[in-house]
Amino acid sequence: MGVAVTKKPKGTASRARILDAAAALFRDKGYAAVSLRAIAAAAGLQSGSVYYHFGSKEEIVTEVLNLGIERVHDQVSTTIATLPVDADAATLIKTGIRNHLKALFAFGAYTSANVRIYGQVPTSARQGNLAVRREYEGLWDDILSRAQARGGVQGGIDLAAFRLLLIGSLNATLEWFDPQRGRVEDLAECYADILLSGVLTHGGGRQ
Amino acid sequence: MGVAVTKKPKGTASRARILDAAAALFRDKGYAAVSLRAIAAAAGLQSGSVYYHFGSKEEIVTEVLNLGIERVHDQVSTTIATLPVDADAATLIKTGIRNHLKALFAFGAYTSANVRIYGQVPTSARQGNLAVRREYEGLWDDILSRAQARGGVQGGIDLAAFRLLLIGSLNATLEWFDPQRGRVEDLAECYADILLSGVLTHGGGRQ
DNA sequence: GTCTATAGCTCGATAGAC
DNA sequence: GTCTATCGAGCTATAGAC
Repeated sequence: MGVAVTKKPKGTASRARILDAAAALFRDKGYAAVSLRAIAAAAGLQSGSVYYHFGSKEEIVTEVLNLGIERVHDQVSTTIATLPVDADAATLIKTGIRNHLKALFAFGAYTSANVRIYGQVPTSARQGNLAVRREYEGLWDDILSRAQARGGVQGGIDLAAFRLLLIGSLNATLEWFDPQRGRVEDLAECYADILLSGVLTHGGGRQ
Repeated sequence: MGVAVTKKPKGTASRARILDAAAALFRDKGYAAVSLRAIAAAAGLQSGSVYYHFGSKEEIVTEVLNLGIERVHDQVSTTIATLPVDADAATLIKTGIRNHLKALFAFGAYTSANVRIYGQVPTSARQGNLAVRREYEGLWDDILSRAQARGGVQGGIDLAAFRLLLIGSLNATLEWFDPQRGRVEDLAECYADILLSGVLTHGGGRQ
């Protein structure tokens, strides 16, 4: 679970353990309920030692928030890039859904922490996360407008609203889906089917 | 905004103000970050006075959580009950979506607080909210199985998964939709269209 | 029903030894 | 790079006056 490993020489082992511990605790208890002493203990350190690696609790949470989105962004953009240039709308969107969900559960502590605590961290930490958020939204806007340009998405669909519906419903799976009890691929298939084709029988559709 | 008013003689004006203040603060900052002093101040009281009305901070948050769900449950079940007994699948689901969203934003402080802080309140408060949560899930299961029994919902759809997708995507609108800048009815129409019929053009559907 | 005052605790952050 | 020790602040909850 050493999720926070990067190539930057900056990253000592303790630093990564602090981030991993903080992400898991923030996910479980929220931002304010987690003390620096608790983070330090979970990382195997005394509280004073944490300040060698980070300037403040706020600095830790900012990095946790950013890693949570960057992991998902990388996974989705990488897999979309491997698709043939003429991939159809369903393939594009399905690939995005499957890999968003895969990354969500593969880096669960960071991604869950992001979804759960973003609204309650100090303003500066929220602002420090805005850029990567917008970048990820932009990635999805590209995917969806490519799908619509292929002619596979109905012209009347509001793509921004669909993106919000889609990402909102995918992120909400963090609250109930247990990857130990079901395959993420199956979840992705089920969600993609509903989002792409709806739930109505084919006669009773659009009114 | 006196949302917490009930008919119970128990409800003094101060008690309702405490609940309203607590709901708004919990929504904005999370559970642990909100002090009893802050709740008291927002309700126009000193912190000691709060303990005349509630035994603890935990007791306050439990009531906020329950009110958040009960308001939505009441709105949805009442409006579903006014439909003709032979209402079709699209009407049933659309009515549920519209009224869930309406209640979400009409009682915004309580419903947002519930969605945001449920995962981080003390265990006993979470357990005190479980019964009303399950009841609301049951209401939706009834709506969806009625719709499927009418023949309007595809047989292959996993109704439990659809309910989680649907409620997850609706609740996520609390994070971005501003009822001052758009009509909730329009949002409901847009979401219902996508969830009922999907986004693909009619040729490129199910594979 | 609301007030003031405070006990007992935990918090984020710092200082300085090793 | 990690430790111990601690400062000052803020927290929940209680006690007792009015």
